[in-house]
Amino acid sequence: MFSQSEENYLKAIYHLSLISNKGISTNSIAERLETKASSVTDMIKKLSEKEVVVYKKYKGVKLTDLGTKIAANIVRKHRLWEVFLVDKLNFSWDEVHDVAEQLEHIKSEKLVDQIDAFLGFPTHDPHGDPIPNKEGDLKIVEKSLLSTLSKNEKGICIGVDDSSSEFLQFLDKKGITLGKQITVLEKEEFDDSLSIIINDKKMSISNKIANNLYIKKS
Amino acid sequence: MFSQSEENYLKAIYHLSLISNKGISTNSIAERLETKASSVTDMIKKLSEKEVVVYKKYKGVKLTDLGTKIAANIVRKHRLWEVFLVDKLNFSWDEVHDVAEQLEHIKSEKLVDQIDAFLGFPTHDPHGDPIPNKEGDLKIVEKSLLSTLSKNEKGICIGVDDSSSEFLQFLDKKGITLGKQITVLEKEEFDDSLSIIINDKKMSISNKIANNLYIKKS
DNA sequence: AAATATTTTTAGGTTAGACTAAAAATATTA
DNA sequence: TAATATTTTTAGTCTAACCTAAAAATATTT
Ligand SMILES: [Mn+2]
Ligand SMILES: [Mn+2]
Ligand SMILES: [Mn+2]
Ligand SMILES: [Mn+2]
Repeated sequence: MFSQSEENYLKAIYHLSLISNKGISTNSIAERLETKASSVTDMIKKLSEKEVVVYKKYKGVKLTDLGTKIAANIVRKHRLWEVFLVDKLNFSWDEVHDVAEQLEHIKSEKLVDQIDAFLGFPTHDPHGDPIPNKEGDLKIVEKSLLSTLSKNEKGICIGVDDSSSEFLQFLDKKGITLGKQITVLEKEEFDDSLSIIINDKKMSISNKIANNLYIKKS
Repeated sequence: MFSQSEENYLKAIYHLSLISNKGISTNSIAERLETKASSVTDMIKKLSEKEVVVYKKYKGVKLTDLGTKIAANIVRKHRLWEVFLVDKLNFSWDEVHDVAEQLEHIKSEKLVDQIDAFLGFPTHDPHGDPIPNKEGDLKIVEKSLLSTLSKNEKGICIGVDDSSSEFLQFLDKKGITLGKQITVLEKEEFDDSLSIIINDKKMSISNKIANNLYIKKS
């Protein structure tokens, strides 16, 4: 059995591994968990003892198959709970993350299975992130940052990179939600801002926004 | 903010206070939480610092108004989650307690309010225990142990004292569930066992069972 | 009221998980 | 390559929440 803290470390390493697939550095874990590198080293040793990570001093850390499965299961729970909160309890997508951070640690396999069924076996969470299946696998969907689209390309908004409540609320205000079609009308050389059409309305989008919005090209 | 452990102590004291209304003894808390008396003394001092209990050395402990409110809120969450598990996720009444022990510590006022509404503002949990309202009040319902009924008295089964899964499963097997009518046909002097009618069927009930089943006389 | 038993507190330890500061290893730059 | 910078580890503390053993207070018997 893993403590809440151990689970958070596993999850952090899991997320960092999706980008780099090299050994995950002590510092990057520390930064993600808002803790100190020395604390990370301590914990890594413990996780290594428990055979959920492989650790070589100064060389970073990697999840074992077991570690990956455990981490994916926590992410699965996190995302299922987020769907539950939005679909069943009228939370908005910018309110769910902190509660899901707590709920993801509840230990009950039956609970997860039943929530999954109750929600109709959702494949994605409210932020467009895929929900791992019981075995821990998740299918990667082809997605591009809005900022990478060229003039006259279009696609469907399918996810966010930054899912802070500030960003999500900003998107709400602009009428940008998942599933909406976006067409790029113009790309400004000067500041990399975009002129787009969404909801049959033309609007200007800064590069910072376009760098945090995922599009499925169509 | 209170830690999980602090919350468990408050809840234990709250439950013990419903019976005795005198100072709650160190030993009784230790027994309920399956910990040692010395640990209880430590924690009591901390809770006293935080002004949720009043503590006089050797004289036991009492919840303050604040402490009572906090404890009642944890009980409220516990019981709401139990209703959720049974009503929405097809758990049976003997499976919910351990999961609710975890869920009761999730911190989100909105979550509790929404679950409450989602469940239709239930007044009782699956074991017949009343759910405190937002202010922490709960209405006490007149109830009698089955063992206190005399020959030819009858009533509705409205709760259990022991809610261990063994006992609950035993009741299931016997067809005894909340809401059922029970009529006492005979009371044996010898072993205090009862002959009762439930579901139009006559059956014999041991004193141990009759001592753990609450009836609303009718 | 003494003697005895029980309960409660105190004193002193342990462990998990954090921290700071300093040492050691690795990476970068000159 | 040598000097410098950065990253990582080690060493030593701290706190929350537990523990055991012994001392102190209270309760119960004789
Ligand atoms: Mn989230
Ligand atoms: Mn999410
Ligand atoms: Mn319960
Ligand atoms: Mn209950």
